[in-house]
Amino acid sequence: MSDSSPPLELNASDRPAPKTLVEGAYLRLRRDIIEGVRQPGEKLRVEHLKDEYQVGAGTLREALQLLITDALVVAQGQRGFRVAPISLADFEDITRTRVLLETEALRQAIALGDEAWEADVLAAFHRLSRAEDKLGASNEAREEWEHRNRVFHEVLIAACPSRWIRHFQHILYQQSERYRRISHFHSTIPRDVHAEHEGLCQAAVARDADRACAILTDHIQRTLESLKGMPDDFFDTGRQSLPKNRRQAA
Amino acid sequence: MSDSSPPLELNASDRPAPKTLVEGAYLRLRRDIIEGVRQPGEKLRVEHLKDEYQVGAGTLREALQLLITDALVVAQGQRGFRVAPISLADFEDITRTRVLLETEALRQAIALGDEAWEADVLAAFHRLSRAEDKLGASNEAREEWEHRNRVFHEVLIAACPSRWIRHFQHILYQQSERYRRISHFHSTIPRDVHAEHEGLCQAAVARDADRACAILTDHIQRTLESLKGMPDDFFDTGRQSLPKNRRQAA
DNA sequence: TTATTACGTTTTCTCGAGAAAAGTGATTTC
DNA sequence: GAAATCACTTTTCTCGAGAAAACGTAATAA
Repeated sequence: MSDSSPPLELNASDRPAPKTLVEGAYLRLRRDIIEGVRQPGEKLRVEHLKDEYQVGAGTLREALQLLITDALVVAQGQRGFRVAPISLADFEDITRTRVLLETEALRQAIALGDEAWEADVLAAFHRLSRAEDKLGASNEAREEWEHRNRVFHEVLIAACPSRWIRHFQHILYQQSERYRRISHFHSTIPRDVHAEHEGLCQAAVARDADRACAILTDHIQRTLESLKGMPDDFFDTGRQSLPKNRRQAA
Repeated sequence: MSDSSPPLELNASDRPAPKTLVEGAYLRLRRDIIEGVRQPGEKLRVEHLKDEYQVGAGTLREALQLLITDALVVAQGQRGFRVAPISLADFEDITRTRVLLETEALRQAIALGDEAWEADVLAAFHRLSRAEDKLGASNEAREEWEHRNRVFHEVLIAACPSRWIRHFQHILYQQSERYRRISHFHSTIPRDVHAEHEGLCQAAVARDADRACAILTDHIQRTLESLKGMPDDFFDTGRQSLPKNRRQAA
């Protein structure tokens, strides 16, 4: 539970204007990592980054510590920080765990959500659909779609009363998004994501938990499938700034 | 996930000697929070704590940021840090989520664990049993028991291949431990925990997943039950350092 | 009395410089 | 030629002081 507050990290819809420089650097850095600007495994040198993000060294260090919360950055003893590496095995793990948590959350949301929740789901789906139309053109359009996609998935399980499940879901979604974005440059435009979202939306408001969960599971796993078609050396991107190429087992 | 390394935060058995002052302060502070030395909701003033833990202000701030990872500390905009508050609702949530994750992990561990895993489980159970004998006497004995209890639960699911489930389990276990320790001053010595552990251990090595999960679920939920018997104002401890006593609704 | 405003104090946040460690490359030795 | 040693450079880590914000108190006005 990153920051605090009862609503638990739902700063999705609007930017609440970072109250502190640390938070500002944290948000920008997180965005860059998720978008792939900072590549997996890349070394994060404080001296360089403090200039780029226009903050002091100490401030940037604190932002990096915060990013460990999201498992987007790893710290190693006295050897500085790195962008968390990626691997197919890790993404399989993320996918599985996400299905486990998100279907459970969806079940509870369907069981407990009130009419306001139904309305929110429909509204989020509508906004997402609109963003799909404008997709493909500018880069900002894609940003907007990504944002609304996240909101849609968050709203779906917003009626789930478990703060912890929602917290973990948030972390895993971020991870998924990173994989999806990084792979996006290689793959073609998504399959019929719209239909999946639509079915999910309908099943949810119809209170058909089994069907909704089935669709959701399929939806999440499809992303994994499309990533399996990546070139073999796709996950080696992070190797770029590793300690030279220490000869690997002569 | 928290620190780094493939084995994913399994620094349970031995202290790997903190490589950095930040890590040292982090570990000590975490211990104090889990043990209840720092009460829930308590204000964490950097100026005071830096003397107590003998580190600089910046260093302590970084340690606090790290503790947000474990959801043991919350930060509020420009109003400093606090020990994460507790509530019965939160503990119910923790318990539920823990059951969900830990049973799944246990199932996978039972399905995939090899003979070395079986041996580890038996060994951990044995060590835990020994610690139970010496329990009640010194405070250190209880510390040792707590430690071995954690190791036992971690080893049980160590054969689960999902790093993410284990990571989340680790966070939730810490939370549970905090609740359990805080409530320990009020409640009597545990019920027949030994029998529960024993059944769990036997079912696990016998590869009886259903029985093991049933016992585990029961085991986790019992702690919740015993906490429900706490005095009503038990969860108000955190109120101590809140913004004076702002008159609450005339 | 109650609400508002202004001031002073405390706390938090931020920054740059110094100490410690790791990494790098050249030299020496077997 | 390969391994080990040593000095040098880069990077990380740590600290204390200054700037900014929040908090608490007291005085003023309705």
